[in-house]
Amino acid sequence: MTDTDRRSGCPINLTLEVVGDKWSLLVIRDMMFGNRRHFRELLTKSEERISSNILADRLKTLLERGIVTRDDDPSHKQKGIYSLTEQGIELLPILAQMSAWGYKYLPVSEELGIRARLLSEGGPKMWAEFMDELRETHLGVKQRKKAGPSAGERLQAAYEKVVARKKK
Amino acid sequence: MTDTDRRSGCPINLTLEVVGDKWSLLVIRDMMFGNRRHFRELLTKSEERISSNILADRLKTLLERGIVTRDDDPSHKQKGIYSLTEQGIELLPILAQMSAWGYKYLPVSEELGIRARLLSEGGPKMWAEFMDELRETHLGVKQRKKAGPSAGERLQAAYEKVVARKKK
DNA sequence: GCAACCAGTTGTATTATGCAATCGGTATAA
DNA sequence: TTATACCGATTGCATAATACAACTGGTTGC
Repeated sequence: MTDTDRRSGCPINLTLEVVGDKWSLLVIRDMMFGNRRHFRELLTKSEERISSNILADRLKTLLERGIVTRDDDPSHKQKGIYSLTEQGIELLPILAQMSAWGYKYLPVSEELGIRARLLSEGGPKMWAEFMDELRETHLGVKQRKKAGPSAGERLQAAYEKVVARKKK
Repeated sequence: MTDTDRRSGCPINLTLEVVGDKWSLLVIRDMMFGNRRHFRELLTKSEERISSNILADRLKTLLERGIVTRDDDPSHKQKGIYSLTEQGIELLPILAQMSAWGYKYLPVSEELGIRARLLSEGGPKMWAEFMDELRETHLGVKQRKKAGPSAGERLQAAYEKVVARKKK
C-alpha cells in the first residue's frame, strides 16, 4: 500500500486495504483454523480452490504487510513455512465476528458451521485463549499449560465429530 | 450470489461473498456512523470518493442481499432513503473489530482514529447500545430512552472535538 | 424559466481475478 | 541411477471487477 492508493485515513478503510480482497482472509483463516503452513497445503487443502498464482501473490502481499512471515523448512530445501505475526493473529476477532454473522444469516454447511457456533458461544474469552495458542505455534511463545483440551483442539474435535456423523 | 459462484459453505467465506468487496463495508460504515441515507450523501460525503456507478451497483446488491432497504423520500419524488436491515445493523461488530485492528496497526488519521478508540474502549456493551440506536433510526423500533448522550452522539461529539482542535 | 439538485446510466480504460499449463528443482523408493 | 511424485512458484491468456468522466431524464425552489 503506497500513499497514492490509500483512499483515506479511516481505520476501517485502511484495514480493508490490507485484508479486504477476496482471498487474504481465507488464507489467514486456513492458517489459523486449519494449521496450513506450507504453500501446497494452502493451495490444495482449502475448500475454495484458490489458484496458485493468486495464492503466491497474496502470500507475497501479506509478507510485505507484516501479517505473515516465511521461514525455510529444514526438512525440505524448497519448502517454506508461513507463520502468522502478532498482527496476523490479532485478526482473529474480525474472523470470529464474520463467522458469527455468516452463521446467523447465511446458508452455512453443517460441518463448517459447528466451529462458527463454538467460536461464537465461546466469545472473546475463547478467542483470547485461541490467540494464545496461535502465539505458541506461530511465534514460539511459550504459554502456561492449561487443563483439558485447548481451544483449537475443541474446535477441531467438534468439526471431526460432525464429519464422522455425516459420513454414516 | 448464485449457487455456482458460491465457493464454499464456510461462514467466513459466505460473509466475504456478501460484503467482501472493496466498497460494501464502507457504504455500510457511512450509513452507520455518518448517518448517510441518500444516494447523493453517500456519493459526495465519503472520504474515499466512490464512483457513482459503483455506488449504484453496491446499493443494488446490498438491497438484493437484504442488508439495506430503500424507501421513497416523501419530501422529494426522486429521493430514496436507504436504511439498514437488522442483518445490516448486526455487521457493526465486524466493523468495530476492523476499526480496532486498523487503529492499532495502521496509520490512522487523528480525527478518524478517535472514533475507533472510543468504539474499542466501549467494547461489546457500547456496540449493543449503538446497535439499539441504529434499530431506532433505521427500523423505527422505539427504545427506552437512557440518560445522557447516546453512543452515536458520543462518537460524533468526540470526532467534532478533534476536528475543531485541528482547525485552530 | 432557469439554475441547482437528484438518482442513477453509459462508454471506455485499467486493474484484479480465474484457469490451465508449465518450470526448474527436490525428495523418495526401486 | 532412474523413474515418479512432490515442491513453490511463474507464464500466458480469458474474463470479471473497478475507475473515471461525461451524460441522462427528471425534480425542486427561486
